[in-house]
Amino acid sequence: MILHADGNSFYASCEQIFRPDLRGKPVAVLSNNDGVIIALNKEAKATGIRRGDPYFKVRDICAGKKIAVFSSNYTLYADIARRITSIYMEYAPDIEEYSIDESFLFFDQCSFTKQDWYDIGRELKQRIYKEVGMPICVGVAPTKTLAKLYNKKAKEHGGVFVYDKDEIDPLLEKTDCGTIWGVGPARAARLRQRGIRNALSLKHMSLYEAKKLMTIQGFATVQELNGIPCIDKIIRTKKDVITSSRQFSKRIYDIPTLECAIVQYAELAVERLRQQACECKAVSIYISTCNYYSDNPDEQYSNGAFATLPRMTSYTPDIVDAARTLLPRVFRYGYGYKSIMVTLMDITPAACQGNLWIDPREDIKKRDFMSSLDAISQSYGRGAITLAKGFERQGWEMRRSFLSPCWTTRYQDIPKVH
DNA sequence: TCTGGGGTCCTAGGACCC
DNA sequence: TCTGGGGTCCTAGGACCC
Repeated sequence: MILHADGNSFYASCEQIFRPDLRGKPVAVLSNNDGVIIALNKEAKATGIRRGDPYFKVRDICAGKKIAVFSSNYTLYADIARRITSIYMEYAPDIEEYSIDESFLFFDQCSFTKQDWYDIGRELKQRIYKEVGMPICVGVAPTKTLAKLYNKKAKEHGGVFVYDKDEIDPLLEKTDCGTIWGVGPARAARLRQRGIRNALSLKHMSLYEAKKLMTIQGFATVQELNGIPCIDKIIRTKKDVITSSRQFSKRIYDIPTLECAIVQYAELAVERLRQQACECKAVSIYISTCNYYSDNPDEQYSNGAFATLPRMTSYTPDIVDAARTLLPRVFRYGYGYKSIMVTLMDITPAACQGNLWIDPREDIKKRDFMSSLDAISQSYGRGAITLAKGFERQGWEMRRSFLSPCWTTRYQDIPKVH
């Protein structure tokens, strides 16, 4: 059996943890630039506001209904997610962190009764609420697709819901196809054309037809609805691409401002590349005037460009320069740009040697520098570290066999030890 | 009427997820 | 005036090769 645990209105609940006075009151969280609503708790949903609503359109309603509105704080949410995961790990030997607020827990033994699963689920729910302050729901079923479905239905069952083979078909019959994991709006529409509306008919669909209609993924979904595990645990050690993008609140008409943004978001992307101890071989940028309504199509323009780097690297200046150099190739005057995107591609784990060089003009005390080394080894894994007065560059120079190269030319970039 | 066949690699685009 | 920011997987089709 697989246990699926999911934080309720995760972002909104995170904010409530630090504002106990908001318990039971409506809470909403906004995207970057306070553009749209990305999370709502149950009380906020009841006011009629929906996820994805532009904030400027519903600002008055929010004020009128006394909804507490927050700008998003992803660092906080990630920290809370970490604490929750550490509790999950006490329960299951094997965990898949599917997203920031969702995990699959895989259990070894299968001798548990239905009641045992309810006990485990309820205990888990209580502990997470008591120790972290996050309300969660739990679904238990033989496959990931069914576990997610049971989780969704758990809200009407006190927060914990366990599979029962005698109850599954009536449950599926009451479930719309589109709510099944892996069936989005497009596939739901195609299924409807074939007269398949509820999840029970989807379960009984022929595998041949499922594959023809919804690719191999649809095949897997149908198998999973029949209780046959088909979607493996995903073990991810690195991302395939790293994207850093933003929609601006104002239109940008000139190259320098756009270039500033490209540099900034390229730096963010490289930061994440290093965090996963990887290097990349290519970078691309994309700029767009994309607007959502009432715009003259003649004013729309978007373009992207791609560059292969001379070598595998995680060296910020090289990657940032490459991204910046692409800009003149895609920029056209006369357009007001609304969004940019920087993507790092061809990512592979780094296993080469790196040098860290400190500019001598910064006059760093050797003792301070040594204490930073501890932090570096914690971040980048073990390796032999040598510290010496640099010969070639006349500064402090550190050589070590990095698991990943840590390139920097500024002392303040080095993580500090407290 | 007639057009070789079999393979790989790469890319764009669609669909999905949170 | 103001509409998010990440990701993944699959497939078709073109380029290229022998």
